[in-house]
Parts: sequence; structure tokens; C-alpha cells
Amino acid sequence: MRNLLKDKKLSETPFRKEVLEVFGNYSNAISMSVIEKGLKDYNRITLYRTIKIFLEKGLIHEIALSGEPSNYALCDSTCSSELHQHQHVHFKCTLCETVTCVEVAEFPSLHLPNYQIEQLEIQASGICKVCLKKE
Amino acid sequence: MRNLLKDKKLSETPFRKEVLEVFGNYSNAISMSVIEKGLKDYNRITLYRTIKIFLEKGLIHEIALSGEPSNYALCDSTCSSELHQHQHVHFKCTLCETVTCVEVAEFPSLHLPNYQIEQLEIQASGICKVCLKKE
DNA sequence: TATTTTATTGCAACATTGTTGCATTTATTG
DNA sequence: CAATAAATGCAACAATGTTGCAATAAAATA
Repeated sequence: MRNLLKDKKLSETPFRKEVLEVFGNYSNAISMSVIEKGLKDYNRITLYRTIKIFLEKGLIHEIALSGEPSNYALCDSTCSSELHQHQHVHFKCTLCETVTCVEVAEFPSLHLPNYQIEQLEIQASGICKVCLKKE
Repeated sequence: MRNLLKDKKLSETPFRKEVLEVFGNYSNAISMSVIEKGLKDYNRITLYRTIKIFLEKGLIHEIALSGEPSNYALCDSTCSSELHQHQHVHFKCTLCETVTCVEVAEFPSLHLPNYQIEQLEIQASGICKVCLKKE
């Protein structure tokens, strides 16, 4: 497994490794409170700063949601602080409420007259594959 | 002009009308702090509750943004609390920083195998038409 | 339109989250 | 392993979200 921290020139500390482990335990994006529950013990401020620097370095990305706290997910290795290179859709399931980064073969393109588009982010909602199977 | 408040079965109060006026003064989406600056005088809690009920009734919609406070914009008349029927893209300009709801002729469609998509939200970023002209 | 009913507002108070400076501790570098 | 650089934890504070409740204003009704 790649060393995410060293790759991004961040010091390897036990706490940061533990936060990354929590991300690794989920295949979906997770909220701050889920991260907190996944940690043995944590300092609120340190966690806040850890998430902040992970975002800045492009280790994780934030998925902003209307009416509820943001979720976070690990980035591709090609992401940097400046540019996120995700070719995936953020999918929020209306049943189980989880947010997932779904890889998509052909990412939709969009043309807006008079606008110069540099980045596209797509958030879909509906029923995820796990919940579809359960029905 | 349509009476937005009565349409949504909300009492018409001077304050609510003033908040709607502020929205009317902008062609783009606005943040809480912009709303505050546009009001003569306001009570923090009342404003908070006003925005909340406007959202619930589908009078306005929230545009959640990563790393910064949400923006808000007036909805189409067809929107309700349950379902937002926007056929527009949320465009964030990297130069002037404004967020605009851009109507688009053909809204992109997306198919994700094993997922049932109910709603799509697209957030684009780049350079808006105003800033393109200035260059 | 006066009165009743219902909804909104503003205050006080508190909860949660975001943020900084600084001393201490820990990781990295040579 | 010492020197340097970075991360952590504490205290303290700022900003934002939220509630109960009394006062006030709007809507419904007679």
C-alpha cells in the first residue's frame, strides 16, 4: 500500500495514520462525526487541523451537501490541492443516506454558451446498489 | 409579480418581504453574509428561521459549496420542499467568485449501472460570462 | 371590522463548530 | 543522536446553529 502521508510530504504521526485508517475502513464518503466515532481517542482541534491539511494537500476531498454536514473521501493519487481530478460522481442514497464516489466510464460533458468550464462536479441522488438489492 | 409568500402559504411579514427583495436584487446566488448586508436591520435568529422556512417550503434552494458557506437562490415556482425541479447548472466563477444558476437547454443525463438515479445536480466552475468579457 | 386564533418575532440562553496563539511534545533531518 | 522543523493539546474565543418562551403581528372568523 502506498504511503499517502509521505507522498504528500506530511509528517507521519500516529494520529494521522489512524485517521487514514478510518477512511480505509469505509468504501463510501464519511462525515466528521463518523470519523470521530472511528477514532479511539481524539482531540477536537487536532482532528480539525488534520482534516484541513488533508484537504489542502489533496489527500481527501470534501463533498458539500445541502442541509447537512460535509462528507469526506480519499482522493485519487493524482489529486492536488489545486486541482481535483475525479472522474466520479458523488452519489447520495436517499434510503441508507450514504454518500459514495462512483466511478463512471464516460463522464458527462457540458457546454454553456459564454461560459468557460474548467471543472465539473456531479452529485446524484437516488437509490444505491446496496439498497436496490435489498428491495 | 407573483406573490411568492402566499403561494407557499407563508404569512406575509415585512421582514420576509425584505429578505425576498434582497434576493430580487441579485441575479446570482448569494451567501448568508450578503443577505445580511442587504438588510436594513435584522435579528440573527429571525433571519436564520426565515431562511430555514424558505428552504423547507421550496422558495429558495441551497447551493452547498466545499470550503465555504452555502449560497442561496430563489427557486422556480415548480419547486417544493420535497423536490427541486431545477434544470440549471450551478456555476461558480473562479475569478469573481459569484455563484450563478445557469439555465441549460439540454440537461446532461447520466446512467450508473446498478444505481437508480432520481436527481442530478451539476456544479461547474470556471470563468463566467461577465468575467470573460472583461478579459 | 372587531375579535379570536394562529403564526412570527426577539430575547436569553445554550450547543456546536471553526479558529488562533502558544507552550509542549513528537517527527524529521543531517 | 543532536538540531531543526512540525504536530499536538490547552485555553480561549468567534461564528453559527438551535430552543423555549413571552410579546407581538398577521390571518381567519364571525
